Amino acid sequence: MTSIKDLARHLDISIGTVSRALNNKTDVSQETKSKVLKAAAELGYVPNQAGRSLSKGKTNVIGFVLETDSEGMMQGDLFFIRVFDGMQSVLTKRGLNLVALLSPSNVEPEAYLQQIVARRFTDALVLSSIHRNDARINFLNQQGMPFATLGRSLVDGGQPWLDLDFDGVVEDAIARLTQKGHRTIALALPRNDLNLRHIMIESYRKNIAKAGLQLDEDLMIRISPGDRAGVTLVHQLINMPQKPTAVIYSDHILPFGIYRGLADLGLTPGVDLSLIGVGTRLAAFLTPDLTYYRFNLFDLGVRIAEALLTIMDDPTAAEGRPVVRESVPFTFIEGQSIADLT
Amino acid sequence: MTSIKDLARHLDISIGTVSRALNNKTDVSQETKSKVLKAAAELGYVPNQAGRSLSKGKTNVIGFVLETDSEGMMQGDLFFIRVFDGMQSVLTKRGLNLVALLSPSNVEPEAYLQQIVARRFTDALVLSSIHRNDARINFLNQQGMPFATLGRSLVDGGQPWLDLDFDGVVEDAIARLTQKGHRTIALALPRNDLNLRHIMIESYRKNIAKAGLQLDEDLMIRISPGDRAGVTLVHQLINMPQKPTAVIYSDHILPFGIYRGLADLGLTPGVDLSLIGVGTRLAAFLTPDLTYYRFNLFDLGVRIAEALLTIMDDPTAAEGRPVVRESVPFTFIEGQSIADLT
DNA sequence: ATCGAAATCGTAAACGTTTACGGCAATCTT
DNA sequence: AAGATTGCCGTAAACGTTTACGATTTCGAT
Repeated sequence: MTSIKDLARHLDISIGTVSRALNNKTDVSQETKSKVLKAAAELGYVPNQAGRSLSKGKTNVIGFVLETDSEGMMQGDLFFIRVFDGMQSVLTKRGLNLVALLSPSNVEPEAYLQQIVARRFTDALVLSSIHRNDARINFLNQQGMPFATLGRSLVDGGQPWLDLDFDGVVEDAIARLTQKGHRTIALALPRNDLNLRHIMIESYRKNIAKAGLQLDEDLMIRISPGDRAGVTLVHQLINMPQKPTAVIYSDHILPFGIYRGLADLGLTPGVDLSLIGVGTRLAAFLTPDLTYYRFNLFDLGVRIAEALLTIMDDPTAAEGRPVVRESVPFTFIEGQSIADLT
Repeated sequence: MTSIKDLARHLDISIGTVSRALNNKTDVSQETKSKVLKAAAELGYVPNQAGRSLSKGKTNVIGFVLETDSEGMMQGDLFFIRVFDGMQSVLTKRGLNLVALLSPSNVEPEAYLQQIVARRFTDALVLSSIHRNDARINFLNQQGMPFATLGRSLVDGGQPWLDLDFDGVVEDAIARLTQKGHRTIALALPRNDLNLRHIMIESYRKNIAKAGLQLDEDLMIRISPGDRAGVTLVHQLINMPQKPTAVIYSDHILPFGIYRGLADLGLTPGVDLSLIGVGTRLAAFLTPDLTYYRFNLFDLGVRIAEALLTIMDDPTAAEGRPVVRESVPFTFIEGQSIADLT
């Protein structure tokens, strides 16, 4: 590998000048600048990260922290790539490297995060799978590691966050369902303890009341673990005293299980049970067509990266600083999975 | 952050001794070792990666290089997490950090790889999405970067590789199909230029001949891009002069499209068209049950990591050194997607 | 008591980069 | 023309760690 020292010797100028030339600093003539750039290209010089990190105290690496749940994170799988790509598209322009980090399944996520922070492996982090009381937020704050979160939490770390508008999903879903005559609407809740679950519960309570319906706590069902969650859910719903006519969910895999569960009983989605929830492109494969909400995940990545950059550029951490905190909107995809009961 | 210097001052011993104590070297008494360890724990000392990298010339980081195809890599999505987890489970035991790297969609994968290698961001790499003539292999070899590949290539870099046994999948599938009386068997090929496609073609040719069937090149169909690949494929198959009774594939999403395409035409999988190929747990949601092959991806990650470690531990790159090069076996999952025509 | 070996530790250089500081020459000011 | 300014560059310290080398002490053996 050719180092800056080799470059300096080759050009017979000092190391300092080479460094300034490469970084396009002032205090170096235009002529030497171009000479240095030319030589650097010829010798295939690329700055060594470790050296630069040590000197600047910055690593130029941003970490995207993923969590695996006990299910092996099938849920997050399809989200990850798109968001990552979006983030990277803005970070590379700034010379920042994005890496995905995944806590080993045999290690506590908090312990893993501590390692990363302590060795100063990254300049900043983006956290996903945010919990209602996420201990990581305060931890990162007190460690002085800039970060943003995909999802909001009850604990406020002053960090920028972006959230998928699940609140709006539930609201819109209940509105659509009640308009089509549904009166007994179930809510399928994620099994893990993400804040998402509480957001859905609150939105459900609010909008059920708003629709003038009677709130039945039993209609909020936490889906069971495992691949057969959807199938199990169908059996649960079918056997309830007052059978729900519709179910709202946030898990994009769940409808596959529900379709399967219904098929096993000779029932038809959109007729015997209505479904609406969050979906990905996978939804296009269901018959009859699934009615669902979808999010622009690439855009989500772009925006969270931009939000992260603003707080990194302004390390003063001004108290009153406006910080990005938004729910990104969904788009509604019309299908045939909702029965019209009117 | 507390550095090794702080530790040394706090204990009133030299920096060098502290370092040797922390790294459990000889030449330091058991007594000071424990004193240092204790103080390190108290002060929350964690070695700085940049400093260590600079000194040792090693980063302790292993990169898992993912490729996105034009489809946004839905194909690889579900594979990624499991393999990553498997790799990490063995690498963390060695104090190595695993990160996932994804070339930006607006940057050439080769250029991205060059950056990573040139700045010595990682100690070693694992490449996925291997092409038939993968230029990255020779590049990494000449750069002296240790690596392993998930998938084999025509170009031999002497690196360890692990491959899903697609050859065996096609062989087994043809055997099962012909045993059930199928005579016109289509092969759905991946659209991208992965070596996988050629492996499937070769296995198909060989085993069609072995079964005493007439080879019809038209039966090897490259699936179209986009989400509706399966649907399109059904239409292609239906409209062929001699309609295939079965189709073999390697894309775990494809059967969803095929089921959908058949449903749209009022046809039934396993009756009007038989399917068999590679599947993931998603397959469990299809009705009627899909007949498929599945791989243990966590185990794949474990084994590729172990293979990588062996060549990293033995940097002499002995010519005759035995190197891991295996196809990992599949397990067969019986379903109802194959019609018995006998 | 002397010698050699072993155990233990400190010193300092090295890894590759950035940057504050000072020096020098050329140019500008009056 | 003297002084002030500017442009350009070299020097050297600093970042945090590892490690070769040498120095000192201890200990057992003769």
